[in-house]
Formats: sequence, structure tokens, C-alpha cells
Amino acid sequence: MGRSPCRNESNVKKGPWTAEEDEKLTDYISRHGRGTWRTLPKHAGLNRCGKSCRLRWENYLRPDIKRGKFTEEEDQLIINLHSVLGNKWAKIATNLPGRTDNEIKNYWNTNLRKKLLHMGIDPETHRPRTDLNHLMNLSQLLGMSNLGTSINPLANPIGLQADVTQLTKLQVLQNMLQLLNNTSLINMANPYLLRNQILNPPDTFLNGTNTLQVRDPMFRGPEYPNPHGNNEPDLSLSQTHSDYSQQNIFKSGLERENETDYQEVLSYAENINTSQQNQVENLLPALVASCPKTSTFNQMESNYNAAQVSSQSPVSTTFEAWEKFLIDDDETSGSYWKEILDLTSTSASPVSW
DNA sequence: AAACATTGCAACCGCCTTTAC
DNA sequence: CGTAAAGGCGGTTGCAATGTT
Repeated sequence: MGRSPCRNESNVKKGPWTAEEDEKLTDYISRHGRGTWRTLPKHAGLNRCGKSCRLRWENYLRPDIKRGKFTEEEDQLIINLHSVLGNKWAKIATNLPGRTDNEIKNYWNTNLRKKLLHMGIDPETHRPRTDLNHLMNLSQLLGMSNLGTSINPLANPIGLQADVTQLTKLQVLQNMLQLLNNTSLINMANPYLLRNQILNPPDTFLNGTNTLQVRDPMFRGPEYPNPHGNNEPDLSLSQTHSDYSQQNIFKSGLERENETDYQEVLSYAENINTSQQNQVENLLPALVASCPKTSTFNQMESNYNAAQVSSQSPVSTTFEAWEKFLIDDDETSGSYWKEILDLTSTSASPVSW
């Protein structure tokens, strides 16, 4: 295939660009247009290879480049697009005007990736992390949050602690279920598992609402409505990030002008395997997006149905289904959790798993 | 204040795809 | 149709800036 031009040009300069070089490049392109990158350096009086010039122009000098911090909306869009497209930075960049693929890639690796990891989401797969270290951290977090509640139940009048507790519970549960499924380990002695016989592979946990359904401000758009009509942030469970993001990604992302991606979405959606759909119908609701492969399938299905989802009663969201599932028998849930956590901690040695 | 660690990001490298001949 | 050149992309690196001990 084609050679890499820079390798055979031994005398070309490398490393950071000087202001003078920038000026030469900008000046040349503004007067003559881009032309052929290979011949551009010679004509512009630059001792650089064409590739280097292209990179400098595309990632830094181009006049339409947007500078400054990424907004919440951009964050959200990148996360959503990444769950659909994976590391296709160039494709993702086409949906964020003024942002370059390199910038988005760097931002993902330095910020968004860590954000997701902190939330217990695997940034590669967009699914809950299933490594045991993380699981144990969550267990600790859960323990701490319960302790805090018992010490001073009035310390948090707006219920943030309850949110953290609930979220952590959900995360622990989801992680454990996936662990159990991944290892085909079904402990028949555990009443919780007997009650919720889930023998399908983890992908089948997903029932279509597979975007991040976590009550974290990071995942909420500014236009997210507050049903209580006050100025406080809406921490209710009545709407999920899924509802918001599915519309958001559709409106501001794929649908806008990227016809290829949009068609891709539709073609995936049209190929939904109905038997698989039926199979997952009665299973547990999904909390987060899945790996790119299944995520693509599910998210595209979700996007395709976004209009329907948004028109449904807000009560019938996935997150609420989880909440109901966990809280229905609140009096006994404490013992359930104790059992589960005990089981987890005693089973956490590599030998057991 | 100095040494060390971490972070953020521009730039490079190598591979793949597209284009021209 | 085959091949080489050029463009484009994603992974990785190197280094300056910043934070921590």
C-alpha cells in the first residue's frame, strides 16, 4: 500500500510548530487553498512533511475550530455517540461542529473516560464494570452511605444520600448479576437469585433502554424539566437520562446532517431480531449501555423508537422499573442486600470465581 | 524549595482506504 | 485491473504545565 511520506524525508523538521511556521502555513492556505498536502510545504516555504502540515492545519490552525471547554451537551453527545460508534473519532467529530477528532479523542481519554470509570461504567463497553475491585469499592460505598444515614438521618434534607445509596445498590446488583452470568455461577442457595432466575447472557439484560440511566448532573441537559416547578435540581426518578439522551442524540447528532450514520441507525433498527426481543421482554431492566456491538444494536433500536419512548408515560421508565424491583418489599430488602454482600465478599477470592 | 508524580494535549507513527494513472 | 501516491484515521508518545509530597 501507500508509503508514509514523512518517513522518507529525513531532513524535515519535527516537533512543535513555531509561530512563524504557523503564519506561513495559514498565509499559504488562505491564499491558495489546501491543494496537495505533499507539495504544499515546498510551496509554502516550510521544512515540514505534508502530513505534518495537514495535521497542524486540521487540528489547530483551521479558522472554524472551536476553542475552550467542552459543554455538558457536548460531553453527553460524545458519550452517546461513543456508545454507538466506538472509537470512531472522526465520525464523532462530524457531529460536533468546530471540534476536531484529535481533540475529542484526547478529551475522551483524559476526562470522559475517567468520569465513566468513577461511575462504575466501563468506558469501552458502556456497561457496568464487573471487575471485583470495583465491586468491592461499591460495597464499601454502600456501607458508608448506610452508616451515614443511620448516624444522622436529618443531615441531608433533599435526599442526596438516598440517591447515592439507591444508585450504589443498583450498581452492585447489576455488577453481581453480570458476574454471575459471566461465570455461569448460579448459587441455588441464594434466595435472591432463586427469586430472579436470570440464566441468559448479560446482553439480554438490555431491553432497549440502554443509555446511561443514572441520576448524575453530568448526564442531564440544562433543558431537563423539573416537574416540581422550583429551582432545585430534579432528582426524581420520573425521567431517565435515556429519555433525554435518545432525543438529544437524534436531534443534535445523527439526524442533523450525517445521513450515513442516520441510515446506519435505521438499517440496524430494521434488522431487529424479534425473537431476541421477545426473549428479553420479561427480564430485568437495563441500567447502562452495553458494549459497542450490542450497544449499537440496542441504542439504534432505542433511537429508532425515541419518539415512542418520549410519548410514553414517564412512569414506565427503566430506572423506575429497577427502583420498583428493589424497593417493593423494602422491609426485607435490607436482609437481601446483606445476604448478597456477604455472598459477594465470601466469594470474592479468585478461587471461588 | 525541590523532587517527583500526574495530567493534558500537540504531534508523530503506522496502517488502511481512496484516488489517480 | 494492478500499483503507487496521497489522504485519513486511530493509537501512542513526548513534553510542558500543574499538582503533590
